[in-house]
This record gives sequence, C-alpha cells and structure tokens, in this order.
Amino acid sequence: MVRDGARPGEHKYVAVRAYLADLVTTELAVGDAIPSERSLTEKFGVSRMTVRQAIDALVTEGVLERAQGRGTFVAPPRADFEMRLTTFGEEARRRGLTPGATVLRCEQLPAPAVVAEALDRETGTPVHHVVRLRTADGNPMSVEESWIPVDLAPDLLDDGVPDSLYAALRERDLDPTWGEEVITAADATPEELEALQMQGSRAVMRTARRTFGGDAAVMYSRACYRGDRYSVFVPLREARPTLVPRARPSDGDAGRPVQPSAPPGRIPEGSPR
Amino acid sequence: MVRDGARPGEHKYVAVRAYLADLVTTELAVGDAIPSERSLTEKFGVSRMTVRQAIDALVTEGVLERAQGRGTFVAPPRADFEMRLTTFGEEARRRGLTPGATVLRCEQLPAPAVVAEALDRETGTPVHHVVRLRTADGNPMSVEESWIPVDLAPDLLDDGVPDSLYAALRERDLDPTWGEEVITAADATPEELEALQMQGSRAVMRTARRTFGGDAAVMYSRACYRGDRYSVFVPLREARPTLVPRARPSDGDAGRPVQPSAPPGRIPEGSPR
DNA sequence: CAGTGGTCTAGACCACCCT
DNA sequence: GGGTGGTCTAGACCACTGA
Repeated sequence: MVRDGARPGEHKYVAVRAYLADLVTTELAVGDAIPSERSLTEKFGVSRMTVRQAIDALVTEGVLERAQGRGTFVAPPRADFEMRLTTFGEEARRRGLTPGATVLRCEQLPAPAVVAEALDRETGTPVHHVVRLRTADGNPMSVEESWIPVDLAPDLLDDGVPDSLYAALRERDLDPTWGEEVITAADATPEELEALQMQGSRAVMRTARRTFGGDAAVMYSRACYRGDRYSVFVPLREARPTLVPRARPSDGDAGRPVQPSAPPGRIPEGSPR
Repeated sequence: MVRDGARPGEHKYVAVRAYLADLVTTELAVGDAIPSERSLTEKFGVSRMTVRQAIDALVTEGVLERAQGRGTFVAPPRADFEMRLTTFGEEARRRGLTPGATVLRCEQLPAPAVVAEALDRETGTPVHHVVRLRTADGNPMSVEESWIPVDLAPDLLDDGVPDSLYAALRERDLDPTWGEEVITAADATPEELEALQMQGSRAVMRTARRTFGGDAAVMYSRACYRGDRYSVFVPLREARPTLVPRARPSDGDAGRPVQPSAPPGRIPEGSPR
C-alpha cells in the first residue's frame, strides 16, 4: 500500500498521484471510478486542492476523465492515437513481428552539408554513419541510414552496431525526447529495389527524421520503406485557431528572458550523398 | 480593459484567462513576461489559486511557460508542430499557394462495404460521393475522393460541390473535431497518372482519413498525391510508457459509467470501388 | 535581498447527477 | 437529498532566480 505520503522530501501530491497511477494500472479497468476527491483527502490527510492537483495531472495526461456530479473515471487508452518517437524494432515488436537488421555500412565520416544542417553542426563535423537493412519476420522492410555526431557518443560503434541506436543513446544520457519527420513517396532506386527485394511495384515511402535529446539534435536518419508493406498512422487534432503572440517586439530581442525551446527548423530536403 | 471579472455569470478565472489571452495576442511578443500572479491577484481582486487556474489553462495549451523564480513567459508558438485536421485548401493557402478544384464526379450512392465500415454505418447506407482533382497554383496535386452519409447533411450538394467540404459540414453543426489518417506509398494507376499529369515518376502518396465530429464519423476520404510534389510533416512525441489500465474488469461491462469516447477502430484498407 | 512561481491548508458555496 | 466535481478564498511556507 502506498498509504500516507510518508516519503520525506516528496511532495504530497506526488504521493497521491502515484497511488492513483498504481490504482489505475493494477486495480481498475477502463470506465471504473476512482475514489472521490473527498475520500482521498481523508486517506492521505491532505487538503482537497492537493488531491485535485494530483488528479489534474492524470487528467491532462489523458489517463482519467472527470464527470461533474458523477465522479472521476479511468479514460479509454489513447496510446495508439499518438505518433511516437519509436524505432523500427519497437514498432515491429508492438505489431507482433520479430525485427531484424543487417548492417550494410558502418563508418565515420565528415558530415555532408545536408546532414550537418539537420544536426545543427558545421559541415565536415565527424559523424557516425550506419546503413542497415531492416527486416520483420525475416522480410525486408526498409533501408535505414543514420548519422550521429561523433562527439556526442565517441564509442557508439566500438562494439559493432548496437541493436537499437536509440537504446545506445539512452545509455549515454542522450535520451531522445522529441523529433520531427518528413514523409514522402518516391520511386525506389535500383539499389533499393534490390535490397528490399521488391517486385512489381517500385513505390517506396521515404522518411527523414531529426531526433532531439534535450536541446540538441542527436541523430539524423533517413529510411526507405517498401510501399506495399508499410503504412503510417497519424492522429489529427482539431485545427482550431491558436493564440498567436504579437509579431514584432517593441525593440530588438535583447534581454529576452526565455529562449524558444523548439527551433522551427525544417528537415532539409535533398540527397545527403 | 477587461478589468474586474465584471461579466455576471462568468467564472472569475475565465475573465483572467481572457485578459491574459488578449495580452498575449495584442501586447506581448514571444519571450515577454506576463504580470506576476500576485499582481493579477490585486488587479482582478481574486485569490492566487484563481489566477493560477487561469494561467494553468494557458500553460497546458502551450501558450505560456512558467519558470520558477523568474516569472511566466509567452511560449514560442508550436502551431506548426502539430498535425492538424486541415483540408487541402487550407494547407495550400498556408503555404502561400492558390488552391483549386475540378469536380470529376458528384453523386449519391449506397455505401460500399469499406466506406460503410469506415463511417460506422451499414453497408448500403446512402452517401454523398465526390471526386475532385485538387490543384495548387494550377498544378495538379492530388485526386481526392470523399464520402459523407446523406442523413447527416441531405442538402450538402444541392448547390453543387462546395469549395470546402469541411466548411460545409461546419455550417451544419457537424464541426470536424478530430480524425485519423493512414498514409501509404504506392504506384499510381494509369488514370491517376493522367489526371495528375505525372511524367517520369509513378510514385504517389495515398491517404485514407476518417473525420469525426463529436462522436460520429462524418466523412471518409481518400486522396492520392503526387509523390514529387507532396510531403507530410509529422511531429513526434517522446515514446514514454503510458499508464495502461488493468485489462480485465472483475465482471462484464455492465454498469460501466462512462463510454469510451474514442473507438480505436482502424481505417479499413482495400479498394472502396 | 526582494520577487517569482510551487506547494499546501481548511474551509466555503455552487452546479450537476442519480436515486 | 446526498454525493460528485467546479470554483473560490485568504492566507502560509518553500525553492529558486537575479540583482
């Protein structure tokens, strides 16, 4: 039991939140009601505002839903409705397939201009470069090409190419936190056609992705998927007008207290080779 | 001035929120600080919790950012980082292009099985069916096919095909609120090749979209974009493990207090013709 | 140091839902 | 009516930031 926010140093609402998170994962099913705010107040010996803070967090995460006059309930999972920063391996496993990889290339080289720009580095900066054929249950699915600045993870490929580059980055405290991807459709090149063992259709889906860990770009990658074996699911939010701040500050941007955290740079197009 | 939450019947935090929203759009630029919580407390004669509730809402929306010990600031706009439920016309205009449409087909017919399933209806339900060639600055970009249940909007096509189907739906209180889209790459059919005036490459990007207004599916649409002229930008969130409710309820689902609001149905694949 | 946001209390009244 | 969440008060102490 997680009774009494006994953990010293921890905030009380964190204890309540943890209790509710545990309840949801171990006791309750979708649609079940959680204990009322007032009963949680007594259970943890905290004020109602504190309980509400804990619940608010879970509501914002989409785990719970409030219903005035009725209670607070476990929300239907929206996990599958979010486009996530996942890797080929994770995605394949999630769909019940066994992922595989064949390393076609593994080297260290000076970053070409396009790669350097995507990584916010100078052209020629040393980068790891890995090209892999990805398979699912043994069937070729995509050719994947990745670039990672050497200075971020000098020993990244010392023991060969890791099964998961994302996992290898995480081990080095470069946890991928967000990313941006551009998807296009194109004809496969003869090399791709052969590597992917495509017959009949030539159509492939190309993706170019920038992966960020914290503020820095940690990886740039391009992939080429068989058009007949791969699709992307995208949830779409309402296109409601957003609050837009005033365009021109009264003076320059001197003394600006915070820095924009998400540089709006696009993924550069064009061939990196 | 929006002084004193004077509007009767309105909640106080709504007045504060409106004041701040107005500030952001008319006075402040990205990075500027908003008035401190305590000064807003005095300005509106409300308690600090009320002020915080107003600010919380804007922080959750991504309009503001808090920084402990420093203040609360206008956040950089994230508008372009969200995949939105937009239409071809809106997207084209956003990119500075002039959208156009040529109606290739406009009829009313019984829904084929695939369409009916996507719309959560019985096969054979009467649906409007529209096929249009979409252009940007006069250049063919895509062939777009849409199905809308007749009973939702019987007079939808009485005055010809509206410029924007979404706008037409909104006029009928069927505002599109969310959607889901599946993207694939494929070879163009000979008809598509001709309609899109494609030469050289045959690759197209196909999308299948279900659009929801409230709880019901209001439209199913498929589009076929020229691979060389169209790309999709997708922001990727962190793949952090989500809280998953317990799988099996202790008994059946009788007495379930809330209904799952987002049916996890996938977009059916296959040809609707 | 003064000022900011972060957390927290112990109440209160209201609107809403279900029985 | 009794229980639920929604809003609100008038304080309090803390941690952090920047001058």
